[in-house]
Amino acid sequence: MAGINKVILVGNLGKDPEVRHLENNVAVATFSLATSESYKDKNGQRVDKTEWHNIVMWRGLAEVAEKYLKKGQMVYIEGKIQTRNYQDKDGQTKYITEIVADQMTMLGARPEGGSNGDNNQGGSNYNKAGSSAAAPVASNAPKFEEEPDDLPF
Amino acid sequence: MAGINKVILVGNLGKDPEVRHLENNVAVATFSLATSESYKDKNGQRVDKTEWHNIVMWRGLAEVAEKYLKKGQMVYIEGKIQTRNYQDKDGQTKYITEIVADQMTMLGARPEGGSNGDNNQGGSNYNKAGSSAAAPVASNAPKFEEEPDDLPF
Amino acid sequence: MAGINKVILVGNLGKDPEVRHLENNVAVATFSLATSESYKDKNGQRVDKTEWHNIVMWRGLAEVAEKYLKKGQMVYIEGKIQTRNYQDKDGQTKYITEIVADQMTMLGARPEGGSNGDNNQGGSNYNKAGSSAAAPVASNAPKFEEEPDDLPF
Amino acid sequence: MAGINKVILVGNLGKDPEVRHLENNVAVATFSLATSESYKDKNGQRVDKTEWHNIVMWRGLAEVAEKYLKKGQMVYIEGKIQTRNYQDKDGQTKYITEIVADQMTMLGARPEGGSNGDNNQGGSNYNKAGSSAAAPVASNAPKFEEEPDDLPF
DNA sequence: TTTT
DNA sequence: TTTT
Repeated sequence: MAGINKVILVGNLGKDPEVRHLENNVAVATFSLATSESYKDKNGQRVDKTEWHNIVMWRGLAEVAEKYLKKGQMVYIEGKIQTRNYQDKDGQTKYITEIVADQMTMLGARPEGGSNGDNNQGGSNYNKAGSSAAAPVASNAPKFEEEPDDLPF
Repeated sequence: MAGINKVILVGNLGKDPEVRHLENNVAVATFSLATSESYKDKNGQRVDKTEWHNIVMWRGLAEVAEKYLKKGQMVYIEGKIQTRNYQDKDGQTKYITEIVADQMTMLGARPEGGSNGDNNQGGSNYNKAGSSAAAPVASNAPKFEEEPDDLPF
Repeated sequence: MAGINKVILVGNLGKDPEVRHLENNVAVATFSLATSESYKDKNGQRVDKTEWHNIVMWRGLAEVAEKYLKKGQMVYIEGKIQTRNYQDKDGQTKYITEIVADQMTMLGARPEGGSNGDNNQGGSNYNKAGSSAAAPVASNAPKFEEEPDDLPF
Repeated sequence: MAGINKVILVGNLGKDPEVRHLENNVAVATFSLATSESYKDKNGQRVDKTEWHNIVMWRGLAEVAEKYLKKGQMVYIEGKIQTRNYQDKDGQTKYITEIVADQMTMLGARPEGGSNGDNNQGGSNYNKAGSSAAAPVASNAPKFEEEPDDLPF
């Protein structure tokens, strides 16, 4: 019964997150994340290969994504792999594998300007965002510090 | 260009691995791995949820899988997520997400008997396997020890 | 400001955990964990090497450790590296590096007999423990399930 | 005997790496890496906490460090925890815990200017470095691509 | 669809 | 000793 299902990704958002708010007020953010890898093939040619991941964030993490994540942003993501199936419009069963994130940290410079078609007057606003969002964010985290000052060991 | 795509799983094999040897003598092993999770739902009911992962191993790691891995065995696996597409028999494009393993460690007791329909007289043989397979195995690893005896720092 | 500090260990407890309860009713568990590695040296000799880690658990996780973890038990642990310093009895500054765990999963068979010198009258008790402790345990986790039934994407 | 000892860090170099070349021509690089964490304490005050890690790299990875890593650079590092002891000048046994890296990826912008006291005429040179160093680098990796073109499954 |  |  014991099991571990853990994914660690560092990559860039392909687009701004899509965020929905369910009836019960729960937020869900989805976006795709590119992890690029560069290696030499058998002929010594450098090859770039990009893998795209479907990321899903819930609740607080989704709200952080909505506020701070933009197309191009580099992030560290931790989560688990999950495969769902659904019926497509032709009644065919389709499978989709997603990474349900439970931790996210913004890395590196934020992308300039934000997404295409975005009026984004919020540039200055955006800077405020960036400065506070550098801390890791966990999905359900009552993040007070755990350790008392005096260690008894 | 920078990217990290890392998966860490601890789970049990759903079946014995299927191993194929390509023309160029390269071995490929595939199997599915269950990672089980147990949590309490909103009503306080304990729920068990199992996620199945498609594992792919290449070359040396595939050969180790062929020799030592059996249905039920608990393993630690490290690798990366990869999504391929192919045309199914109706010409439909299908996507499949797999974990391409690059490290594997056998954990815990070996399953008894091996797979169903297996004549498996090799019980004693199996013990030899188990005892040596406890070390981690990497896919292309020239595993000599790296560190000289005298550390200059 | 961005940073990731993550440790993943699978190993066996060297002893039963030591658990203390601070004045403020906070529990702290400490124990050492062995992670063993087996490799071939330059002469092709198999060498076993064991690394010992100082594990620290707080609050709920410490209480789980107190109840369920025993010398010899195999566990998966996730946490972060932390180095503290303190003055030893001679006034010398000493440094100690510890793994502050935030997730733990019991793996494999529970050890027989329990701790040293223990004749283990608690065997039956112990089985109850083992059966429920197979789920992962997180340090501050309000572990209700996050996902609503209808996925809007 | 089975064990996993894995560390994943994302942080910034506190100084340029120190690199030594042993008699047998093996390179060793050492540096300290800061992983910073930002959280709210019980009073709601934002607190920044930095953990310093002693990183050790061997052989090819050390040579990459020597060429490309500079004070301030953000890197992803994967490796294992190792504790050594040695006698200090007073004959006291001291323990030091280090992270022996086996993978490294440079993340984000390279720091400007390079190391302290360095007037860094090598700026353009540096750019060449940065552009090729974005790929992940493993310690003993014969990095040819593993997968043949036709997948038999 | 990202990034360097 | 780093970074934002």
